[in-house]
Amino acid sequence: MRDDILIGELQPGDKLRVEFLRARYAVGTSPMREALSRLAADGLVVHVDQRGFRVSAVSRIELEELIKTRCWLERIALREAIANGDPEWEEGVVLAFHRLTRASRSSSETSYTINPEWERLHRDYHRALIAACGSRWLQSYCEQLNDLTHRYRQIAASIDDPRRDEVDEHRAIMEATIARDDTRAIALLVEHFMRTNDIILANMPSLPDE
Amino acid sequence: MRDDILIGELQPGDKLRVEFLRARYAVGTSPMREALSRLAADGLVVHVDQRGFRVSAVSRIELEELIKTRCWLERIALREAIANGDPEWEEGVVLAFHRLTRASRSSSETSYTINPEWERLHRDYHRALIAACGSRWLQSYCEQLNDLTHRYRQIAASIDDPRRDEVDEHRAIMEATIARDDTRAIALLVEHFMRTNDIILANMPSLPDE
DNA sequence: AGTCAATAGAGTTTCGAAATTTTATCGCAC
DNA sequence: GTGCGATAAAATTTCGAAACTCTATTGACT
Repeated sequence: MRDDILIGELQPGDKLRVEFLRARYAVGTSPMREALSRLAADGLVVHVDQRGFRVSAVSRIELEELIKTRCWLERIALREAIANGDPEWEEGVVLAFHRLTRASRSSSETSYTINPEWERLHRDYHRALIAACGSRWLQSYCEQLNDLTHRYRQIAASIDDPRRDEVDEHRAIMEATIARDDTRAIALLVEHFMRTNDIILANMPSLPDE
Repeated sequence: MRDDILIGELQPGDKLRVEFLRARYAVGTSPMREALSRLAADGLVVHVDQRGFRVSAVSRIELEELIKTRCWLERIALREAIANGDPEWEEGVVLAFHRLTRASRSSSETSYTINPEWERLHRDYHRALIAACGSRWLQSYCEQLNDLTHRYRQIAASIDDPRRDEVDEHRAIMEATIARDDTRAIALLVEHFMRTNDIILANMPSLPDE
């Protein structure tokens, strides 16, 4: 269900009628309600008291706020990971990058189609980068922000083909990271986020301001 | 109920039997479950599948991780707030500080007793400081970390009297903040957190390592 | 005596219906 | 014709019981 919102099957602003979802996912009211509560905690849905759940709205303002926050937090996380990471962490980064290169961005050769496997590996890669940051909370925050921006990426991708060669970007980040060059790694990572932001905005001219 | 955990009425590690709580707060199973889910999302309780809810454990390692993360995030938040804050924000900070000085730390004159009013105002003060940071997420993260450390403060206070003159510390932070001296304000704020950390550790020698 | 399996008990989770609240429609007055 | 109020329908939330899972105790077997 989380995936259905991330993918965009359930669109921003949609009312989430419990009975409808109950049938769709074949569960009772209580588990459905709990799932919705969790998604609300993650910010993917909003819950107005006595007025049900809705998929969170999207806006240009919010996207920029998200990216900004993500840059702030990931900077710290990457810096700390580079400072404290042990060989095991290093191996995790290299491994996650390798796996990412083995998957193709698109499920289809001809047109762009979201490849869930790639998305999962991409997520794992970014998680591996900051795995040694020394703070579970910071990790979870970065992951949450990643999920929220992920939704924007998916929506933008469904409008226009966002294919770009991200492999080099990810390789450069990885190389600077395991070389313990924190200044360079952070600069590359932030640049990576900013470019993502620009591409999303370019592909979504219709995105409401707020 | 959140307060009961923060105050320490429900102690770390306690099993939270749904039926027991159902009676205590006079609600059904569904609302109770939802409340527990929310607290689990906030990190105050943990939920092991098919094994119910427990109040989150406390440890020295976790406290240090919390404080460390809090310093990282509040640094950014305060810096951004100082950079972007408008007069309205400034007034909010001054007002929150003033109200804090009007409340007494302890409910009792003779011995230290937690004063819920002071705790609330203290929370409001720290919230006001970073209200203009420009990121709702960063604000919510700071608030969450504050709640989690708040529990440690309460536990420590119940063991030993932690009375110290925090007014001056808060005043110094406020003055540097509204003077837009971000370097000084941040240094004072971080020092404030570190001192809190030291006092908690000093008052809780029995705190398990992990 | 120790270990393992089976059973009884406690506790968590789920289900579907009842109750409360919100929303939309219809009628009436101005 | 428009605005307001009441009624009816729809949706959310809550409740208590049933179903399922885990845990502790007891008994048998090695």
